[in-house]
Amino acid sequence: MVDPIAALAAPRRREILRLVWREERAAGEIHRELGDVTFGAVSQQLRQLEHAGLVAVRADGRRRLYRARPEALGPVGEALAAIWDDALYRLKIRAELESSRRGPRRRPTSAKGRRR
Amino acid sequence: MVDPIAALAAPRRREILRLVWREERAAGEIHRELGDVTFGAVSQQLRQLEHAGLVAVRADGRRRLYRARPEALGPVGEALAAIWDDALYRLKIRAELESSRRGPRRRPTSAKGRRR
DNA sequence: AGATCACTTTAGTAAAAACTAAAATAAAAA
DNA sequence: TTTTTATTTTAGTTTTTACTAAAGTGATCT
Repeated sequence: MVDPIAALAAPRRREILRLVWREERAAGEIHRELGDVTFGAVSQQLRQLEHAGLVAVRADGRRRLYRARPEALGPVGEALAAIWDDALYRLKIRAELESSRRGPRRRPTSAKGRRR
Repeated sequence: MVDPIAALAAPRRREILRLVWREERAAGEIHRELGDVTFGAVSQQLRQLEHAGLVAVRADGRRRLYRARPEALGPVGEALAAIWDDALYRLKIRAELESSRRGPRRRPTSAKGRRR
C-alpha cells in the first residue's frame, strides 16, 4: 500500500489513527485500547499506516511510540479531525467495529494453541 | 457496505465518484470513460457508492443517471474535491489504476466466452 | 408483438486484505 | 548472562472484495 486515502479504508486503521492523532502512543497501549485483536495484527496495521506515511515511529527504550502525520492527508486530514471531534461519530465507529467482528472474541494477546 | 469513507477505499470507486462529481452521467458513459472493466463491474461499484450514500440515481428513459452526493462525506467531500482539482493528482490516480490492472485487458464490454 | 438498448443481477473465480499463532529480535532488568 | 518485556516478522488461514461471464429486467423502437 502506498496511497494514504486507501489506507483510511479499514475502520480498524482509522481507529488506530484516531488514537495517535493527538498524542504519541506505544504499540502496546494501542493494542490494549483496541482489545479485540492480537498484538501482531495491530503491529501489521501500524506498519501499513507507516508505509502510507500516515504515522511516524520513534523508539523509546523497548517501546515504539507512534504518532499521526496529518500532513500526509492534506486537507482531508483536517476534515477527518473535525469529524473525530464529533462525539456522535465516535459512537458510530464503535458500533461499526462491534458489528463487524467475525465471531466471539476473548481478548487474545499473543498465542496459545498449536497449529504448524 | 455502509460507511462512506470506506467506500473511498478502492481507486476505481474514487475514479467513478470523480466522474459524477460535477455533473450527472449515465452508467454507460461511465463505463466507456473507464474503459478497462465490464459494464457489470461498473454497475456493481455504482451500487456500492449508492449504498454508501455517495451517489444518487435518477431514471431517464432506459438510462440511469448518476450524480455525486458530496454531503455524504461532510467536510471530507470538500477536501477531496480540492484534491481532484489538482491536475497532478489526476495523473497519479491514472497511473495507479494502470499499474493495478491484474493482467492484459482489451476493453471487454459484456461477455463472450463460455464458462458455466 | 418482437427486437434492441441500457442497465442490473447472479454465480462463480481470483486476488487482496486482515487476522491468528508462533517464532524472532532487541532492549532492559535481574 | 539469563530472563523478561515490548514489539516485529513470518507462515498459513479465513474473509472480503473486485472482477468476468452470462442471464435477467424493463423501456423504447419497429
